[in-house]
Amino acid sequence: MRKLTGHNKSMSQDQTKKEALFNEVKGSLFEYLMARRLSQLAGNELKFLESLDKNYLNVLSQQDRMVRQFYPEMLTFLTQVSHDSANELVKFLGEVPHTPQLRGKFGTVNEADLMLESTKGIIPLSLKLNKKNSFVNTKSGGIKSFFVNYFSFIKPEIQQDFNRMVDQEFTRMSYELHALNDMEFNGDYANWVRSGKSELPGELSTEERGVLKSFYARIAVEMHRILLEAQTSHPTQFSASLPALMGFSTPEILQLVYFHDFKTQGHGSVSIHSYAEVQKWLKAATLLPFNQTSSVEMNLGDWALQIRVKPMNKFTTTAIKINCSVKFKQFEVS
DNA sequence: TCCCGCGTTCTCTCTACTGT
DNA sequence: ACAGTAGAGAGAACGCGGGA
Repeated sequence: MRKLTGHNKSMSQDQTKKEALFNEVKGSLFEYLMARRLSQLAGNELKFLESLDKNYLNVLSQQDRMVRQFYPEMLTFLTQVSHDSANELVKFLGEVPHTPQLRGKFGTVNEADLMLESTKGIIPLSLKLNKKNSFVNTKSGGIKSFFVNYFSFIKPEIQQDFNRMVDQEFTRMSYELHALNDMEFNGDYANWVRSGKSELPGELSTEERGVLKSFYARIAVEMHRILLEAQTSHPTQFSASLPALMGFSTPEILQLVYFHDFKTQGHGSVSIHSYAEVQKWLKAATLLPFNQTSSVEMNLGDWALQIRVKPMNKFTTTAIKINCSVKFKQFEVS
């Protein structure tokens, strides 16, 4: 770990706090600015603004004030991002969509951030703001319902067995961690916490970290086995389950990703993907051999899908999440 | 009713690898 | 030897539902 002087340390903590705060508002401001820009292009901005929920406007104006005061550059950045994104979207659709509707925090639980109307019907639009070259986070589900939720053809008993295995392995990992510290594991982490040990994975020693990682790997290898078996026995249903993991829960959805690149200070690039692009590779989906990590990877032509086991903040609970992310291998040249 | 555990979403940081 | 990057890991925030 990098050594920091007292002064630098407090600076970096402040910076981290600031970043965390603004990350929170970044997404919702992007959604709003994008919808507003689209309504401008369609010539119905006033109607759009009137359609906004009072609660939403309250939250938004608070966020706006905060950003203007503490991080004014972000507003110009996000305005640029939404203008570029809107232009690319219009180019992609070949028309200006009408009546953008925000479905943010107060809308339905769906991956679509915006609902648009076009001559081809209603288009749900999912917006992402991502660092260039990184995987795009699509879904993250709880481990204890992952197969049931995303691969509904997999028998519930398989999920149940898997859950038992997760609990067992969690207990084993807990014994190992306690043994490493000459402590006794009594079914919970009360002793652990009382002795001042951290519950965050990032604060474990190298050896402890190793124990935790092999726990994740044991889960990942079992997931790999279940998925391979599912693909072999039910190839069609297996393929049909993949788009939802990749951010396409419905065939109509469009996924717009703005990739930013702070280093070169240049404009980012906009990628727009549809269900059809993913669909054409579904039959060719291949599970890569297990690689002794905490993730299972799949190849789908131009796409890579990564299914990763990760803790939910604290590792001292059996609650683990499964993180899905995708990458489109060819970047657009602009 | 209020807390806590679980699930969800999003984006950050760190590091090991790789090509020059 | 070193810089750039891909991928692994970290973690904040919040909704929801069930149990104390």
